[in-house]
This record gives sequence, C-alpha cells and structure tokens, in this order.
Amino acid sequence: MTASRVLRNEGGYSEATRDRVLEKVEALGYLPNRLATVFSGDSRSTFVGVSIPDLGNEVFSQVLEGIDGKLRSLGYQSVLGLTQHTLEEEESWIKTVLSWQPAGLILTGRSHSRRALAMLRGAGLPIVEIWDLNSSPLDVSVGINHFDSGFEMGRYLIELGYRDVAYVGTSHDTANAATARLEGFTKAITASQGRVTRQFCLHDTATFYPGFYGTEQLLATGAAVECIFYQNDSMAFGGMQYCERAGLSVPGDIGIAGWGDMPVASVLNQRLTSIHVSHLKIGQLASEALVARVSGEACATSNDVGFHLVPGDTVRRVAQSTRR
Amino acid sequence: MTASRVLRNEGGYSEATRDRVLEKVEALGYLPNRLATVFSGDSRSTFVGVSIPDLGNEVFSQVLEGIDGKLRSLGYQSVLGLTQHTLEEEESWIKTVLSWQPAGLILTGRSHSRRALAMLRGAGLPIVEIWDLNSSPLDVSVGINHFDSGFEMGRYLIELGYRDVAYVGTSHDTANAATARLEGFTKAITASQGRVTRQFCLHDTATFYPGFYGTEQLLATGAAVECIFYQNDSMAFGGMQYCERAGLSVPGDIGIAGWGDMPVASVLNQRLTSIHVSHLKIGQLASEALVARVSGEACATSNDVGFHLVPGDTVRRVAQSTRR
DNA sequence: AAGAATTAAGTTATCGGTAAACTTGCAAGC
DNA sequence: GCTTGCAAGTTTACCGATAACTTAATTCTT
Repeated sequence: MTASRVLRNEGGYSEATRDRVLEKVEALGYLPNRLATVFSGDSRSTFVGVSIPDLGNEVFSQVLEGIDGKLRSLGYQSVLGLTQHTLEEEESWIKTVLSWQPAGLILTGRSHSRRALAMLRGAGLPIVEIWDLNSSPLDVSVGINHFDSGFEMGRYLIELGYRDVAYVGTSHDTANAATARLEGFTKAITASQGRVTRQFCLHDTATFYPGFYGTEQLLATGAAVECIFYQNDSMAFGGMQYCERAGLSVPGDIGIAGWGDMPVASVLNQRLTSIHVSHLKIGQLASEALVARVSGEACATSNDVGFHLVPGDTVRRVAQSTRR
Repeated sequence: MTASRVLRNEGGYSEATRDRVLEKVEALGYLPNRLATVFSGDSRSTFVGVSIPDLGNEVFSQVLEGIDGKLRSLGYQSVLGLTQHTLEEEESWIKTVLSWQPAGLILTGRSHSRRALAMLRGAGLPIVEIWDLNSSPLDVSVGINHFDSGFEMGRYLIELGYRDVAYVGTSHDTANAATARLEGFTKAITASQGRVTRQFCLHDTATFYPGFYGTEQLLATGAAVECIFYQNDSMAFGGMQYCERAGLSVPGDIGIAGWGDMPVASVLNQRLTSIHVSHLKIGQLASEALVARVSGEACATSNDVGFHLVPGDTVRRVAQSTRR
C-alpha cells in the first residue's frame, strides 16, 4: 500500500520510505499492472477502440494517424480494428473490444449491424462516429457531409459545361460515404439534364490500380464521357495514367476530377481538380471529442470539419457547341 | 461458476441449465469482462502491441495491414503505437503497453533505447522485431536484409554503366533500415569507383512531395548525377515528376530507381526500376511468428522474407563514352 | 503533562472470472 | 441395503491496485 502511494505521488510517506520503494522498483524491474487498476474499477481504462475500413486507401491512413497521434498525447492507446468495409467484421471486432472495457470507441462510418447497435447502446460508453457526418449519431459525430461534397463537384462540372459524365469508384456491401458522394454528385448532374455513367471496381481498395482499370473498363463500354469523377485522388491519378496510355489528353479529350486532395496530387504537373478535406483533422477532432466525453465534458454532437473544392487544370470550360 | 462453464462450453452442466444461462445472458445483455480473466492470470491476454514508425509511408501501412489482418484471424488484437521514428516515443509507448500485460510485441526496427531494452528483457514475453532482419534479435526477427537490397541496386546500376549516382531519402534521428540500404548501395557503387551524392529531406515522411523537392534541391547543387536512387517508390515518383517539370527525360537525361515496388508503380507508363518486397507478407509472418511463440511453439529466430530487383524502363544502359 | 491533532504505515475489502476443491443428488452394481 | 461412481452444481481462493479504514508513533496545544 505504501509502495502504491509512492508510485502515485499521493503523499503520506516519509522521504526515506520513498527512496526505499523506488530503489526496490528499480532493482526488481517492477512494472505496474494497469489491468488490475482498471479491473478494480478505481480508474477508467485508457484504451480506445478504433475501427478503420482499410489502410490501402491513403485517406484512412491519414485519419488513423490523426487519431492515434492525438490519443497518445492525451494518454490513451488505440486498439485497432480493420473491418474490410464489412459490418460483420465490425460487429465481431466490437464484441471483442468491448470485452476489454475500453474508455470509448471511434468508429468509421455511420452504419452498423443490428447486433452491433445493441451492444454499443448497452455498453454505455462514449462513441465517436467519424467520416460521414451523422445527423442522429449514437453519441458524437465528426466528419463532413459527403453528399454535399459530391453535389458541389457535380455543380462545378455542370457550370463548366459538362453534361455526360461518369463516376469510377469501388464497391462494397455497405452503403458508405463514397456512396453518399456519388448520390450528391448524381443529383447535381441530373438536376441539370446531365447523365452519370457508373463504373465500379467490385470489392477492391480505392487506390491507384483500380482507378486505372476502372477507367479502362468504363471507356471500353463506348459510353460518351466528357469527364470522370473518381472516388478519390489516387484512383483519379490511376485514371489519368490510363488516359495518357490511351492517347487521351486531359483535359482536352476528357476531364478528370478526384476527391480528398491526397498526397499524390502534390507532385502532379497538372493541378488535379478535387475536394480538399483535412483527414488528419478529422482524426484529431475525433480523439479530442472522445476524450472530452470520457472526462464527462460537454461536447458538440455533430462536428463538421468542412471541405472545399480545389479547382484544377484537369477539367476545362466546355463550349456548348462542342457537345453532342 | 456454472454460468462461467456454460459460456466456455466446458461441460459439467445440464441442457436445461445451459438454456437458462444463455437466456439470462441475452436478457441482461451480458458481456464478459476479459480484463478479469486475464488479470486473474488464468489465461493470457490477446493483446499484441504493434509499433510502427508512421503511416504516411505506404510501406508501413501495408505492413500494418498484414499484421492486423493476421492477428485478427488468429484471435488477437493490435494495440497501435506510432512512434514517429523516435526511440523516446517508442520507449514511452513500450512502458505503457507493457503495463497492459500484452501477449507479445511486434516492433518495427532493430534499435531500441537502453531503458526500452531493459523493460523488454524484464517483461519476458515474445517479441518480434520486423522490417530489418536482425542477426541477434531480442527474440524473433522477420524482414529482409536492407543492406543487401541496397547493394543489389548499386551493383545493377554499376553494371548498366552508371558511376555518378545520388540518393534521395528522408532522415531521422535513428539509424534505420533506409540507412542500411544506403550503406549497401554506397558500398556497391564506391567499390567500382563510383560516387554517391546524398540528399536528405530532414525529418519528413518518405512520400511523394519530399521526393519532388529533394530532387529539386539535389539538382540545384549542380552535382553531375546520372541516376538517382530513392528511399522508396513514392519518393521516386515525386522525383520523376520533378524531372518532367524540369524538362529532363527519364531515363535519357537521368535514371530513376525506387524501392519497395509500391502501389503507385502499378499505374506508371514507364516501368519503375525498384526492389520488390512483400510488405504484407512481412506483417503476416510477424503475426504468425508471434502467435507461435505465445503458444510456446518452436519458431525460427530469423525469418527472411526476401526481395528481388525489378528491372524497369527508368534506367538504361549507359555507354562508357558518354560519361565525363 | 494530558489530550488533541498530525503523520506514517499497515489491514481489509473489492473488482469478475475461473481453477481447484468440495458438496449434493441420483443411479447402477453387488 | 449399502457402497461406488459420476454428473451437476456450489464454495473458496486468487490475481494486483487501491479506497477506506485502523493503528502506532510523533508533534502540537493549552
């Protein structure tokens, strides 16, 4: 008991005793057992469960980097769960991670299985849902409105004069943020009598090569396409590379728009038209919100990180006469 | 006690009792407290501490994806620690994660602080050091010989006729695997009377933009450079983009070599000369080795995943007469 | 100098799951 | 009828840190 007091600087011991304890700690290589502390219920765990769909898509790597960095600085540890975009994986991970009595959870995405929802509600701990802003979150939501970001890109392309456009992305079992972007995009395009051709790379990760072969497949259909909107910048770059190989000039023959303002865009010799989102900030804000809730502080239910369109050189103003 | 037996399918109860227990479990929304089980020492924890330098460098994302995926399938959870390439961060993370009684640790890199080493030895649990193969690991080592991979690239460039070459990478406080690659590379080059000009992007992440501006800075020095070897493919692509902007043709005016055979290379219209390494496999093997050690199974001390050189179109055979 | 106040250190109980030891009830065997 | 065997279920103790309480020794107050 006295040793416990010394190690926690709680006072109530003499200098001599303190020295004797610290000497023994050193000699024995003693390391405290946090399990016992948390188990006894005297203090809360410093574990935070963090679910991420995958790390192949660089935007999620950045989100995770933001989460873990901030959690660490606040004295918490991340318990990782890569869910591969499936609710079943998420559910089984939630079950496991809850049995470890975490301080809270950070979940990517707003849709969860029925049983996951039951467990989450029953657990009664802080939950931050990130990525897709949620008007009725389980607890706290941090992210952006993906529908709106897709809509804004749609409006922008319409204003430039594009009407026959396409979308290239990946497809998973669950309705996700990318789906919401596509819906917003489609709404903006069709509202102005445009058309959206869709091309999905089934069950692939949203990175360079699916952008490349998704574009190849799209153009092989012979669809009249003036501009392609991609799920993210990595896929958009893959698409640009296909266009180059196919002898199509960008934006002369075809327009290209990405999403996420990702690292690869920083070195391209054409400025890529995209939507800027601070992925790191989403992660950081999520961690801050979670820790605030753990500490019982007030915390906004919905935290919009915002986005803005990045106009680039990969789209151009299309004269009305050149179409059709 | 009977409930505990039912939940663990241990036998020693009647069907009726079993049903009664499961019914109550459902009704109460009972979730087991793994903390208590592990704390009591009756079974081992299913936590595995995983330290990774950063996620901005895509190779580490892939390693982590391999680790977490395999750990999950074996019934373990990853507790993440992003160490930002510093031994101090690693040390403080080790101290914290050890207090949670993990089943074992997976550490990226082979160098650790003195105090970290003392804690690791004292903890007496399985430790897998990944990335840089270690002839005298703490416990188990999984990775490749980075020195050799750099040496092989050096030999290859020498054979093509290159003599004045450069290296562009990032620099951190610690000697790391990238440093070992550079040493192997330098040895191969200088052994054949070649020269290596070095250019480091200090304290930056090994990704696209540092490759771009590192190349800019290198070429601004006016050094006679025939070929540049980069820390990885992302940086190499950044460098290629700078060359294009500067009006230098690749490989006509300058040769480019990367490392890691990373995703971006899959969409380039020139095949990038690189070293192929299965990052995912390193992660998977590390997890398997760790779980084997936890289960008390025999396990090789040193696990070489291997690499091979990928010849590409970004270097060419240099005629002896064209030099100097 | 007697009693109150203060400080230092020790004792007990607790968290939840489960190993080990134990009790109970029932049926088969002789 | 009595023992034996076994299945079903219960009790106790333990893991380590620490809150709450107790005890012992010392210092302060009037």
